[in-house]
Amino acid sequence: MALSDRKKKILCSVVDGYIETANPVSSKDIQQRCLPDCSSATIRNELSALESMGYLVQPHVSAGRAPSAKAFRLYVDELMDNERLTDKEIELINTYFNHQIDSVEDMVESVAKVLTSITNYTSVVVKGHNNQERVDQIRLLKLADSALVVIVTDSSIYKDSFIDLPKNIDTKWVDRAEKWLNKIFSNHTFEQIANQGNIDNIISEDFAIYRTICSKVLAILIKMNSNSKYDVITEGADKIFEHPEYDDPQKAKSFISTIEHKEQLAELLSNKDGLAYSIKICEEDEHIPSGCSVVSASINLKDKTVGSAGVIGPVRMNYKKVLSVLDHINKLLDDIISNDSGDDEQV
Amino acid sequence: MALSDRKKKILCSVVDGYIETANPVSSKDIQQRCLPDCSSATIRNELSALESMGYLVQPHVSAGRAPSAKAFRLYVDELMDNERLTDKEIELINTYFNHQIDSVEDMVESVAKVLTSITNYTSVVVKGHNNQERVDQIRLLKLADSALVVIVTDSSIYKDSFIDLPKNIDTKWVDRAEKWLNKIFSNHTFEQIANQGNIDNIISEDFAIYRTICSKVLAILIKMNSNSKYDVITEGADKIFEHPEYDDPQKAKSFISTIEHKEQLAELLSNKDGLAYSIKICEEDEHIPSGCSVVSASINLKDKTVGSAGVIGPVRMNYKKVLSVLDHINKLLDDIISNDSGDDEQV
DNA sequence: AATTAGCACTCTTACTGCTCGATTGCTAGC
DNA sequence: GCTAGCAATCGAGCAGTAAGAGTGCTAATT
Repeated sequence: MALSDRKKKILCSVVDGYIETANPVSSKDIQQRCLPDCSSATIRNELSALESMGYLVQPHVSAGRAPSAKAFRLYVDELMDNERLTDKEIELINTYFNHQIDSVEDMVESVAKVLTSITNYTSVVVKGHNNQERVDQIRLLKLADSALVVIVTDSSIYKDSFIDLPKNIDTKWVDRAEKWLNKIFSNHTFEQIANQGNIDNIISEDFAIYRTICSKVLAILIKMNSNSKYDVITEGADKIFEHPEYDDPQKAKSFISTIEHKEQLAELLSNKDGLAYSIKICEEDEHIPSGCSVVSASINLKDKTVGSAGVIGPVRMNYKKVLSVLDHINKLLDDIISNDSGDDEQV
Repeated sequence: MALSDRKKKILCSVVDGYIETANPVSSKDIQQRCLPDCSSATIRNELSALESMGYLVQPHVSAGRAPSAKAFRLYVDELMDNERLTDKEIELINTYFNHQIDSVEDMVESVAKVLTSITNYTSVVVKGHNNQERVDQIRLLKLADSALVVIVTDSSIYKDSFIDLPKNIDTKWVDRAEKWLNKIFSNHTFEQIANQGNIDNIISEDFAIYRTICSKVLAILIKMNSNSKYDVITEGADKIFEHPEYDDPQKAKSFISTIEHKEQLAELLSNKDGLAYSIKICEEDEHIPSGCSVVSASINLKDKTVGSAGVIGPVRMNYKKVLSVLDHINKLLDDIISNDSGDDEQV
């Protein structure tokens, strides 16, 4: 059943008011806020209707109305208007990107910091691992009896894996092994490599001496395809205490636990339908995070998605503001990348 | 003024009782706990004396006594006896180290997890960076127009820095540069290199073509000498809510803020006088973390200090238990390292 | 001189009852 | 369909009370 324009206006006003004050909104508040030509009694009738439709809840009989999760959902999908950032805010955001950004880590950290400082919510940034990432080259750096494996992809560089080498091997051998690795793995996506599965499907009998090293690298690549755990960072966990819904230690604990579980957090930030933005509103009784909302956007560098960034906080979140900030950051990153292209290829 | 044996016994009992129950301890409690042959009135007299000496505080007139920071200090330094871990606890600790540990990161993570799970406090692990670390070799891995700089030291491997290379340089040039870098920097400690300061002191005019690359690497090494920020991990931040002193949202916020500031946290864990263990007890009114205690131990692999690990929590902390756990973990790491020496040289 | 029993005193906590203010739902009339 | 007016409901805050915990002090005892 579609809502009348007046109902929409009232509902929107309840949500805005509730976001602003954290208190249930009364019929009188709404009258003053957006409907001075209606009496409070009329508004009360509308509120009562909205409540029975499931959009509003009343903590007790002599309190105003608070929006339900359903109302927030409608609000973010249809009712909410845009908010422009103030000049001051834009300036503050810019200062965070003024310094030389010389790695993805740097960028990720700046995004996390600016998000939390402007929005006043805990920020979360998930680095990368779109499984469509394509291996560009694989390099081996020999060190004593082991080698550092460096995997260069079309959007990133991974350099956290070591493998053992056979004893008393010389540099030439390593160079040849490197060649083979590139022959086998270059120009394939992580997903393709992982799905290929067994090493026997990949390397023929002839090259048996490189078989061991290839299978070790394959194991690393397969792990990369599934792993995202170590690429989640959060910033501003303490911001949660600024919001009265987390005055209750139980709630606060549950929130802090949620952001400690990085894998689940990455899951929450993920955006499977490929939209630019994702807004998740979780009701109290759902399984993972009790009464949180998560607003996130994918982060793009040169038209490639390298991760996502967002905030996690109370359902009573200032969605407008958060979306504006995410939008601005994405535009800013675009500018930074296109302005000094070339020598930051490692990003 | 030295305390009589009975005063010590009473003080110890107050601390133990307070650690156990989180409530002020009464004269009657102490009588039952450790002095059944004294009357509660006698104990009251002693308590009164201990209070005027600054060891005890009384929240209000009809409450028992709680230990002051001074009392905790004396307790950990002199009064406390040892606690043996239960078989169950030892078994639980062992399970955390059962799997293959194939990097320092892995080890650090396991230590953090086991610490928080056994002690029920938030754990903190700081990786490395003892400034006496000695550069073993420096490697350059050429990638397009930049190179990954890998620094191998006597206790670790660093591989998170990139430098730009001059355009259209070939591999030979990079190899020669690498040789020069090793000639200049190998066998020096981070501290020595950082103190040498200017590049002019290090490289003579003759090798001016490698001057730029050397000074870039020098900048990285200097940064390493000062930087410890990214090597701090925490686990179990939510544990703080298990302790009643953090029921107050203000306190909880302050705690969460403290563990968000990784640099300061590293500072707190640091152990400058070179002792195996360090116990810091911070009074409410001190500057950094309000009302926290930090218990930490240095982590040694093959007689080299590679970092420190500990817990942070309320001043009313179970110091005995924490120390036992730290001790056990250190012994366990010793065993692990000496059992499979050799092929984990990258650790 | 140290210890103890006894008692008065103080302070916290929990509960109760009360009032005031906010807000609603309902009804009757416009 | 809208509105004015009114009774009803509930929470927040405050004062008062009673119970309980634990102390400090004093005088008597060892």
